[in-house]
Amino acid sequence: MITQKMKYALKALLVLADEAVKPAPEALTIEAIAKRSDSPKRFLEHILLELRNAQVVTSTRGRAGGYSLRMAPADISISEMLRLIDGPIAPLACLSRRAYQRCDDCTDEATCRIRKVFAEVFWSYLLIIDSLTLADMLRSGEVADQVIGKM
Amino acid sequence: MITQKMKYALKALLVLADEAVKPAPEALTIEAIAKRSDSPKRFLEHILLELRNAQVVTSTRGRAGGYSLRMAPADISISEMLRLIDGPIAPLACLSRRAYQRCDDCTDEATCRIRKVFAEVFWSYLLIIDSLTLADMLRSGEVADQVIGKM
DNA sequence: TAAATGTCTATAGTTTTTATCGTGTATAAA
DNA sequence: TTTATACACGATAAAAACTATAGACATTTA
Repeated sequence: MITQKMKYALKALLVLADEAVKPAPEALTIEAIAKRSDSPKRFLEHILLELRNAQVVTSTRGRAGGYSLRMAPADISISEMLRLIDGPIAPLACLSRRAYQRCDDCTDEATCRIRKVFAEVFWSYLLIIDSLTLADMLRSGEVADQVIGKM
Repeated sequence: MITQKMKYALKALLVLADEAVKPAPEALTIEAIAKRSDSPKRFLEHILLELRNAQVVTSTRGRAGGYSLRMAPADISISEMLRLIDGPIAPLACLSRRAYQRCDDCTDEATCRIRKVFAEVFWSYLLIIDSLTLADMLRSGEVADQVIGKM
């Protein structure tokens, strides 16, 4: 399950992306983003700060300040946002490349049957999620419609 | 990330499965399973109880009592175990069939862009994980080896 | 300089995770 | 029938993660 924080982050990014495609895009204040995304303002503040530190959005201070996208939606990877906000996406720490951690009790990683089976799953999962960007969320998503229909 | 509890559950199931294929399988006590799987005994107790209530394992009380697999490894689905121990595996509650919950702030599920993109990912993910069973973990896992090699 | 706005650190309530403990119940052997 | 062994089940609790909120400060522009 993705966290509420991640939902707020994605909603905020969608608000910023929607603004970015307008003829005369303006920087949006935290307050405005909070309102449009229906997120708690003071919480969103922290989220936007993280996105800013990750170079995903830019901010300008003072009067008429606010936030706007820094990267093109097609360059904002969903999996990167997940890693940034929710932490590692690997099912096991010992399968994460960036947040690798050996299991305390692990005697032999190479033969661990739990690791093996989840490596298999994770590999396929990464292939999919690593290919998704904010741009895919902006499109109306015909594929997703079909998927939901099947479920 | 799967929880520590789920790791213990899988380890315990592997211990029970390894016992089940022996020429003269015996019921294993919680203590024995805890030792072989390197899990905290009193915690494992609750996990085994859940597995028992889910008809995955059987238990016999009293002297010479203990636990053993009730289902064949090929019939023990990894994703079902995940659902049992860790809860819903859908990335969003509104995408879970068994633990469906509408988002508090959701105005229109059909057009929610977050839901759509994760539905797409989840659909593919389910396809993979739903096909895996404990039997796949028992096999040495040549496919997984290749996967890990690529990572 | 005043008003608007972002920055940053601290704090705190709630929930989830990860256990542990005590006691009760069932079984089989002595 | 007693006793040893083992599972059953509910209560409790420490630690971590999640979800915020608050206050003080810095920056910009009118």
